Amino acid sequence: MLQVQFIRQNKALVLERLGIKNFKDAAAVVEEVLALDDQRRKLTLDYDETQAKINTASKEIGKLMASGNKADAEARKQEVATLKQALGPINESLIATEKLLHDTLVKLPNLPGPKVPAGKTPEDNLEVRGGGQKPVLPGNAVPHWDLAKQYDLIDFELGNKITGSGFPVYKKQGARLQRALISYFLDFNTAAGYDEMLPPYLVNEASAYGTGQLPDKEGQMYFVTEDNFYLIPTAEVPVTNIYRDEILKEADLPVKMTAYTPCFRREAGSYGKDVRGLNRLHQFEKVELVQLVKPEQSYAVLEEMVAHVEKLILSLGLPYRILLLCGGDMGFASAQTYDFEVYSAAQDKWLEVSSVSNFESYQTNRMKARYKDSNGKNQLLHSLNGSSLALPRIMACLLENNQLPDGILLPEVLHRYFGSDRISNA
RNA sequence: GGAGGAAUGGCAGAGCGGUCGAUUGCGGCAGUCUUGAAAACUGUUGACUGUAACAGGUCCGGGGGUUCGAAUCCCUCUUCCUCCGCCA
Repeated sequence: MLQVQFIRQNKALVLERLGIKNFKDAAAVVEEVLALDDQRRKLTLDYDETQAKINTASKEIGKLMASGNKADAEARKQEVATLKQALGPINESLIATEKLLHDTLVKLPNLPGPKVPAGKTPEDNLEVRGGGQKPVLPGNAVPHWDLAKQYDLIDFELGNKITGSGFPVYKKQGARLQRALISYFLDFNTAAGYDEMLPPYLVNEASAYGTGQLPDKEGQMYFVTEDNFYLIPTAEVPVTNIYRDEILKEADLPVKMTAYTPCFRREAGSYGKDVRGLNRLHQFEKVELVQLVKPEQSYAVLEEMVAHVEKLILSLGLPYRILLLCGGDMGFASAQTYDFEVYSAAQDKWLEVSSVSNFESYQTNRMKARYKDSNGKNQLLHSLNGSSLALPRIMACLLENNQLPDGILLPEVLHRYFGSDRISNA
């Protein structure tokens, strides 16, 4: 969430930036925040002064009792009793105000960074660059769900039986290809200095709150009612929360982590379009990157992460493009986001396979993830994350773009992980 | 799942209901010494809030209670440890 102090000191800027994000009611919410903050500070002062009087009196009572001056002690006790009566209501409205302020504050999305283009829909996103060659497929080329059947790689119906739609069963060469991709991605990331992590797949409420999934997007996550755990929608949640309530030394920075996890998403309301085959699933595999860095470095690191993911996609030989998301299409917590899309040749479609974002201090403010700077002051870190990569759509493209009459040729980097240079029925 | 024990500052570890935000050691930081380092010595060293700066307020796992006053007493939750049971 945003810092109240920042809003107080930069009201005009905040309103302007919220406009770029197409956040409605910006003025009203900001005014409410400022009014509540004002009230909070007044009540705090009142509370502190009363409490200070009580503390002083209590200490005096102790001394009076010690010196045997019972009468005076009793008088002071009466005084404290009166003060405490006044304190009760003050305390109650202070707590209520703080809660209201917090609840209002979390309604505000992160401010888009300076490079973010204005706009409302995906059409307003800015294509930054692209690469790779779109393949020329033969006339009888088929989409990946047919290839999956032809080579017995994925069984969607079987997943329906075991769980429900959107939970495919990968089989044989299909299962092996998933494992190969996971291993390759992790190795690629660790070679670039990321530490490999394997976090829990279920998180508590505080963690879901820390990265911004709560209170906004609870409908998107699976929830285990018996134990109040959420199934993670991305590794970002458990991995970033490793540093919740931590204060790091400057020497520990930057923190670079990578993790493979399955991701669980309810995808409520997205039936029908674009859900065929691997395009949209309730459970999918993903390798994620997370960095925690000093504020002044976060935008440089964002570009570095984009370049890293780009290198990975290039190594797979897939045609891709990089989009700088406009204000209206960005996530709630993000300050700047690049999306990666790869071209799925048989479907003739661009599929999103990675999203790399700088959250600045929006997440770390919620999580209280800080570092001690060279002046010995604690400062909020900046958090970033990005996929490298989401597997299903990568797999869809690999299958479709590389299909041959009698097999599917895999990119060279995967050969050693997959144990063969191609998928075939041989 | 059953029976006990514990939770204090980065770590270890003290703490009769009042002067304890907390003894001490280690670690960290700064300095003295040294060509440099180590050792030794000296000083310094929690977080949040608040102020122009002081002051003030809050925090000894979380929540609640008793009391003029709680790290210290009571209730409760959570987590950890030991033993038993079960188990990949």
